[in-house]
Amino acid sequence: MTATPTPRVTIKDVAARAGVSKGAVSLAFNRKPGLSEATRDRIFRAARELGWAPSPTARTLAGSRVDVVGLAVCRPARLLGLEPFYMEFISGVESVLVERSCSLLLRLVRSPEEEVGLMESWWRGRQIGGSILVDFRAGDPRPAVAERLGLPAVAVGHPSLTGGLTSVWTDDATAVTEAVRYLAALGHRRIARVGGAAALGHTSIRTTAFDEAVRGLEPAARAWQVATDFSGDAGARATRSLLAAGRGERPTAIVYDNDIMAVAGLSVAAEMGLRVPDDVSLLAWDDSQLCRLTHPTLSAMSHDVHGFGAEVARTLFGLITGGGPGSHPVPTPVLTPRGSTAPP
Amino acid sequence: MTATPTPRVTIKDVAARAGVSKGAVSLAFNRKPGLSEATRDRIFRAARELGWAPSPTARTLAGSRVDVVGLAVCRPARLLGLEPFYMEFISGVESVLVERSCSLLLRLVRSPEEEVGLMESWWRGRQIGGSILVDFRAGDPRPAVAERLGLPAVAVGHPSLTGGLTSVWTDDATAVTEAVRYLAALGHRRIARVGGAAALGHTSIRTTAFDEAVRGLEPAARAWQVATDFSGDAGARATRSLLAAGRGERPTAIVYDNDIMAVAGLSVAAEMGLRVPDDVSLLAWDDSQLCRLTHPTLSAMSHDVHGFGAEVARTLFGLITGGGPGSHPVPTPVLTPRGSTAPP
DNA sequence: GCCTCCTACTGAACCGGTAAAGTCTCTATT
DNA sequence: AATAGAGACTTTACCGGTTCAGTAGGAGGC
Repeated sequence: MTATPTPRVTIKDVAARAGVSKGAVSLAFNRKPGLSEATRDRIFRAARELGWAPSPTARTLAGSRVDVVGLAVCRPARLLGLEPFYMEFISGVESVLVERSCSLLLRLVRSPEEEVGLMESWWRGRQIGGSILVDFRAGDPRPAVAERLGLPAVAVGHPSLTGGLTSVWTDDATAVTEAVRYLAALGHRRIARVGGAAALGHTSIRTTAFDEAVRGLEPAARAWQVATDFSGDAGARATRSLLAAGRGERPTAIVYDNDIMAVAGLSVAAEMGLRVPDDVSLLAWDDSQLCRLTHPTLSAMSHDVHGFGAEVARTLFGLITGGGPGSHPVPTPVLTPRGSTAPP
Repeated sequence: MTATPTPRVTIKDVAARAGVSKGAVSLAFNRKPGLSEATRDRIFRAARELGWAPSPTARTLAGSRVDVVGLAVCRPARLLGLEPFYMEFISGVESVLVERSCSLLLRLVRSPEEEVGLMESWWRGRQIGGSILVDFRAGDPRPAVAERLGLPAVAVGHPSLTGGLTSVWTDDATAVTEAVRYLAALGHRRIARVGGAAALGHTSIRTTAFDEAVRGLEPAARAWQVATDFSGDAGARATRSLLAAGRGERPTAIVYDNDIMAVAGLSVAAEMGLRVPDDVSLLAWDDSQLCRLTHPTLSAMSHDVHGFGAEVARTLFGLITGGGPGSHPVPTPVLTPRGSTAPP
């Protein structure tokens, strides 16, 4: 991209107008001591009159802060568009960034390797001051890379997955347990779960928790679990195969790992002539607006995704400004019963 | 954000290792003439061995390109999360940016004024090399601002809305007409439309086109149009009030301005005991995966949103690299009939 | 009245590149 | 043999800030 001949106003112009040196202007704008109130005022007035603001680029180069945080997301584009989660997460992150006049550098990547490379080049090129890492897998390479680079990074995921990185996480295990208990309390004994991508760490946490929760029930409950790719199509396929069995054989309740798959499940049930919730109960996850737009409405494990994103951003700032590492749980998803769940 | 003591490798190190001057390295990496093949090779080898890549920040400051494209989106966060459109659009944009190793700077803003301010500060601070502008309104201030700043900008919207900016657009009027013709051909004579935000330019284009399309039909067709905020809730409310009238009075077909509202409409119909498509036909817009996940599946005006985003990015690059302004229509949305439309 | 210490500010170096002008060497021309 | 010109680099001056070592001037101490 080529430059355009826009007449730029720089720190030098401001300094000249205020009758001081560049250095003084810099001191003023960084709220550092060593200037009299009068001079400070004069500088700010001059800046205001000229409509000047320090150039982030020059600031970065000069070795101070970098007002950008990175976020790479590694999921197929088509799925992302549908996952209400991400946009809402991003908007939560943004809400905090804006207060600090920071920006979000977003990139969709196709593989974890690409993401690692991107982080490295972003960081080494001083493009970002810190990064948000999502979708952890077992043996994820990113904690080691962040460590090696000294890149301030906040991991979204359970501490057991994020290898010592500062993390922000929801207690998926407890949430899954709660979901199962709720269905069990309604009287369900054959409970299935349509999970997300098997490779993702939080999926396996949920899988394990589901297994245990169901095993702990009396009278002996039976569990089915299916892994998908989070897409509606996969959710539909999984539901279809779960419900294909005969009346006394198939599950009477299904828990989904996101909203889209639950919506798909709802439509599969209808297509198979099964009534929800009379013949089968469905329970969604995340609880975007979508859950209230179906008929029947979808019961869901709800989540303040926006707040989640905000907390992640706040944690990242804490880290960047010298805070120590830590583990930040955010509230466990909470059950919101609606029309898609009932006794079997 | 504070700097960290990472040992950085700079152009100087590469120059030293290759036994040349900084200038030579710069020439090599910018593919400029004036270097022998041998030297060029030596430089690239040295760079590779040191794992060096030019710092975008320094490049920007030195006055050449800016490898970042800005996108500000002005819609409530909660809605954005649900609009499959944006994430898919963004992923399309990204797909082109990546090829040019460009990044996307994303910001959610709360008002058009904030967006204008942001563009100005991004551009003046050399944070972006160009910008993508979406959601045009009547009398939108952005074309004038882009013009004044000399900011390369691509507008997403019909040329009549985008005040002389280079624009990429779909022919909404034709698509609306086609939608109406299709429904009319099925035999519908009472056709309603649940539109998007009235303030947006493309909404009024669709509104006008709808009016005309319906007026042109014989025997005299009747039209209802409602404006919403694109949210599912609003779509549900609109549908409810449209369908509240008696059997012979209410519309027999409803066209929606996005997917979410159509899904909401579907559930309202069910809740009111109306069968789709027997009692009422529904037609969605944009056609995300969502339309295939409902029961019945939703007929829709389909759109290659990903490709749309890609075309926008390509157009922006054209503009930045000196291309003249222009108007780039992308294919008109095309009707995809599914299970939600039938003769009345 | 001299020395010291502060305060308020200046000047210059530097961040990591780009770009334009300058230098040196070698070949081709007359 | 002298000269011009091209090719291959190097030198140097920025870009727009930050930072740090100075320094001028005034207050305070003795």
